[in-house]
Amino acid sequence: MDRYNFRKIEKKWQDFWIKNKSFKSKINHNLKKFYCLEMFPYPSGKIHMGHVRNYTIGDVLSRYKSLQGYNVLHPMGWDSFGMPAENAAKENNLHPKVWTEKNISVMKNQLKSLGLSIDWDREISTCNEDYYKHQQLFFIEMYEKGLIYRKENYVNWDPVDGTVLANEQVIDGKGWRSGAIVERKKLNQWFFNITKFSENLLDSLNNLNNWPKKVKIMQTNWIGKSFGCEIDFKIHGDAPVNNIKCFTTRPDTLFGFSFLAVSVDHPISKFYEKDPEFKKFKNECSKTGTTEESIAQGEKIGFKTNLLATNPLNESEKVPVYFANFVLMDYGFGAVFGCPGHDQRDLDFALKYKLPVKTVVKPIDEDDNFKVEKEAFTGSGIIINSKFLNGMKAPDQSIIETIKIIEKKNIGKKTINFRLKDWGVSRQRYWGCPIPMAYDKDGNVHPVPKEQLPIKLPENINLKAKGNPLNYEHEWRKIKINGLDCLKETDTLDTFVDSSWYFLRFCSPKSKEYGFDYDSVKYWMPVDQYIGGVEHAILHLLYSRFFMRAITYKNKDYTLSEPFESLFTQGMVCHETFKDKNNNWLSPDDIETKDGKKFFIKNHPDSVVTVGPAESMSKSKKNTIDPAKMIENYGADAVRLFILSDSPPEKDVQWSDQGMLASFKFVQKFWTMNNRIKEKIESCTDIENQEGDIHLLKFTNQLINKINSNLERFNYNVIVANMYETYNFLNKILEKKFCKKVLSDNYKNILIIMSPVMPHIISECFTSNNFNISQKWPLVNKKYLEEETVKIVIQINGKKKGIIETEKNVEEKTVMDLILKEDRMKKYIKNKKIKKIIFVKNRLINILVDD
RNA sequence: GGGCGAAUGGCGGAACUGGUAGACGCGCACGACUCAAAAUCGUGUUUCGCAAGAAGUGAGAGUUCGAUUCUCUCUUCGCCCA
Repeated sequence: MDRYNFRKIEKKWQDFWIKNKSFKSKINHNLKKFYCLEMFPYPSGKIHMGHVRNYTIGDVLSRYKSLQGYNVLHPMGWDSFGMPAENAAKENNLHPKVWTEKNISVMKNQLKSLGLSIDWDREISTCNEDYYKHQQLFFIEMYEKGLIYRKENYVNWDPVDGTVLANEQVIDGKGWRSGAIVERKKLNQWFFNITKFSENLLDSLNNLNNWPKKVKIMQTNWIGKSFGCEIDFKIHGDAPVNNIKCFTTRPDTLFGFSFLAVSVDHPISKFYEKDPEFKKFKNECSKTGTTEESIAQGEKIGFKTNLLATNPLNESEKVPVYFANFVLMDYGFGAVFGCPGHDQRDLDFALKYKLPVKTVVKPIDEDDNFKVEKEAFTGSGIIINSKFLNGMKAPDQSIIETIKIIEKKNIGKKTINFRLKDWGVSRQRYWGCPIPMAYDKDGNVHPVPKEQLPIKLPENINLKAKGNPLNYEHEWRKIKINGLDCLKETDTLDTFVDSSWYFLRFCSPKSKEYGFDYDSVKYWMPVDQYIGGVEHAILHLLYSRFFMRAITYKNKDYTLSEPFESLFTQGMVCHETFKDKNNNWLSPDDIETKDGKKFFIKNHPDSVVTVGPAESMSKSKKNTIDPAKMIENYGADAVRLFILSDSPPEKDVQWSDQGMLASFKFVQKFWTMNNRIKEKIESCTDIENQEGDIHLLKFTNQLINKINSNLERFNYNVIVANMYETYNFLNKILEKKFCKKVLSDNYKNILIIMSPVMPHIISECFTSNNFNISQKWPLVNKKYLEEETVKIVIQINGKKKGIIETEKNVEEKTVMDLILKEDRMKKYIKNKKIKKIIFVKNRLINILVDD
C-alpha cells in the first residue's frame, strides 16, 4: 500500500481551497458572524515557530466555527512599516519597500503552505499607500476633534539609531536595538491624547469578561490610577516664587516632611538658568533616562536652592527646596514633598544630603519609639509624631482624614492622578506613515487639507544619511496650503498607530473613500476572538482600545468602543540552548546526539557541548527551528498537530524533535487506517444492530461532546490526545461487525471533528471515501452518552479499596450487599463497627469503621 | 520590593462543579517480523513489594466522610511592574 504522500496531497488541497475561494467571507445578515483574528506579523523575512503556533490556534478555531455554521472572517495582513526594513536597506542597499515586499511574498507562501483558512482577498499591508492614506485622514480628523496636539517634550533619545525610543524600548538605560546609552533630549513631538480616556479605558476593563485576568491587571497597573491630594506649599527665598504645588498619594505623612524636590524642568528653573552650577546639574540629570526603572535604580542627585518651603500643617517648620533628578515634570506637577521615613527614593536622597529623617508611621506591633533608619517604612501601621493625626490607621484612614483637614484649611484638594501618559507618536524615521502636517515659515502648524491627502513617502531616498532621511528631501517637503508655502512634517508615525486600526480595515479592505465602510464594520466588529502573544498585553492592546474611542468620539454613526470581545494569549515556543566549549551559541542543526544523552558537534564526536535550559526561540541564541524545513520534511498537518499537542496553548511549549516525529507518524498511521476503514465500509452489509455499532455510536458521541468542550476552553493539546484515543479505538474495534450506514456515518463525523487540526489529510480521507466535502459539525446524540452500568468506588475510612460495577441508580443497600458478597471487601468490615456510610449515587460509597 | 501565575511518573502533560490521580504522547523494557538492523506491529511501564498490600500530586498545617482541586504558612520557578 502507498504511503501518504503529504507533499502532493497538501499542495492539492491548498490549490483547491484557493481555486474555490473556500475561505472567502461575505456579509450575510442571515448568518451569525464570527471574526477570528490573530495578531498580524511583521514581515521580517520568514515565518518562525511562534507564528506557526499563533496561526494554527486561530485556524483551528476558524475552521471549527465555520463548520458550526458561523459566517467566519479570518483575514491576514502585514505590519510592514518599521525600522528593520530601514536598517536592512542600509546594509544591503535595497529599498525598504523592495525588501519588505520580498519578505511578504516569502512569508505569504509559507503561511499558505500551513494550510491556513485565510481569506487572502482581504490581505492588507500597512506600508501600502492604500492603507496609510486612510490613517492620515484619521489623523486629521482626530486633530480636528482635539485629540492630537504638539508639544515640546523630553524623550529617550537613541544617539546611534538617531531616533526617539518609547519607555519600553529602553532596557537597562540602553536602546533595545542599538545598545547605546539613552539620552534625554527635548523635541517637538506629536501626541495622541490617550489620557483623555484614562478613566474610561480603566473602567471598561471590567466589561471585558473574555480577556485573561492577567492582561487586565497589567493594563490596570499601566494606567495606574492613584488617589491622592494636591498641596500648595508656601515658598520663601531669593527667587520670586510664592508657592509650589505638589501631588502626593501620602498626604498623611506630611509631618515627616524634610525637603521639597522639583523637576529640573519645573517653571521655577527659569530663575536658575544663568547659574553655571545649575546648568551643570541639569546636564548631569539628562544622563538618567526617563523610565521609572532608571529613576528608581539610578543615583539620586539634587541641587540645593536658597528657597524654603513651609509645612502647611506645621507653619513653623521650614525645609529646603531642591532640584532633583528623580522628579519628572510630567508626573503630578513636577514637584514632590520629600518624606524620607516612608519613601525609599526620598530616604536615599535624604541620607545623601544629610537631611533629617522623621518617622511618622510605625508598624502595628512596634511602640512609639520605632525609628526608620536604612529602609523606609511603607507598610500599613499607625501614625505617630504627627500631632492631631496621631493614632490613625495608615494608610487608608489617615489619608482620607488628612485630605479632609487639608481641604478645610484650603491648602489643597483631593486629586486623582494617572500614571498613563499621552502617546508620543513622532518617529524620526523614513519607513513609516508620514504625519499629514506642515509648517509655514513662521513655524505655525497647518494640517494638510483632506483633499491634498495622501502625503506619499518619497520613493528615491538616501538612507545612509544621518538621522531622519526625510529631513534631506527638500523638494518633497514643499507644500502649498491655502496658497501659503509650507514645509511638510518629516517625522513619521509610530508603527503602533498602524496596528491600532487594522482590524477595522479588514472588514472592508478595498474601501477607497475611507479607512473602513460603516456597514461592514457594523456587521463584522468587534473581533470575536483575538489571538496573540502576551508581549502585546499593554501597548498594542491599549492603543487599539484608544483608537476605537478616538474614532467613535463625537461620532454619531458608530459607537463601539471595545475592539476585541475575547482575547487569548498564547505561550512562546522554546527550545534547548547549546554552547560549545568557548561559550558560543550553537544551532540545533550543528548538534548530533548519541543515545539521546551525549551531545557533540556534528562530525566532531570528541567535542564538548553544554546543553542549556529551554528558552524562547531567538536568533541570538541560535535555538530556532525553521518552520519551512519542518513543513518540507513532515508536512503541514504534522507540524500543526505537533505545535498543538505538547502543551496547553496559553503556556510555553518546548520544541521536541521526537514529538515532531511522533506527529508525523500519526498522520501516516491515520492514512493507513483510513484505507482499512474504507475497505471495511465497502464490505459491510445493511443489516442493522451489529456488534460494533453501539460501541462506535457511544464512542463517537462521547468524542463530539469532549471535543466541543475542549475547543471552547482552548484545550487544544487535549483535543490532540482525543484524536490519538480515537485512532486507538478505531484500530481495535475494526475487527467487529458493523452496519454499513453506522460505520460510514460515524466515521464521517469523526473525520469532520479532526479536520480543523489536520485539514489536508482529512479532506483527502473525505474524497477517498466519497463523502461530500462540505459538512456541518456533528451534533451530540445524548442518548449515546448514557451508560447502563456505573462503576462505584468503594472507600473505607475515605481510602479507596476497590470498585464495583452495578446497574445505574441502585440504592445504598444494594451496593452494601454487593460489597459484603466480595471476600476482598468483606475483610475490611468484618469485626468492625460501622459508624457511618456516605453514599453518593452512581459514584461512590464511603464506609467509616472503627479501627 | 509589589502584583499575577505555576509546581503532578524518567520527560511533555490529563483529571468538568471536591468523589477511581497519572488520559494521550515521548522515552524505556520485553516480544513479533528480519540473516541482521531500521521501519512497523503487539505487550508492559508512578514508587516500594515476590505477593497481599502500602505510599503518593513542591513542603507543612487546616476545612471535609473524602483534597491535585478549597483556606493559611513556607520553598522554588516563571511573567509583569518597580
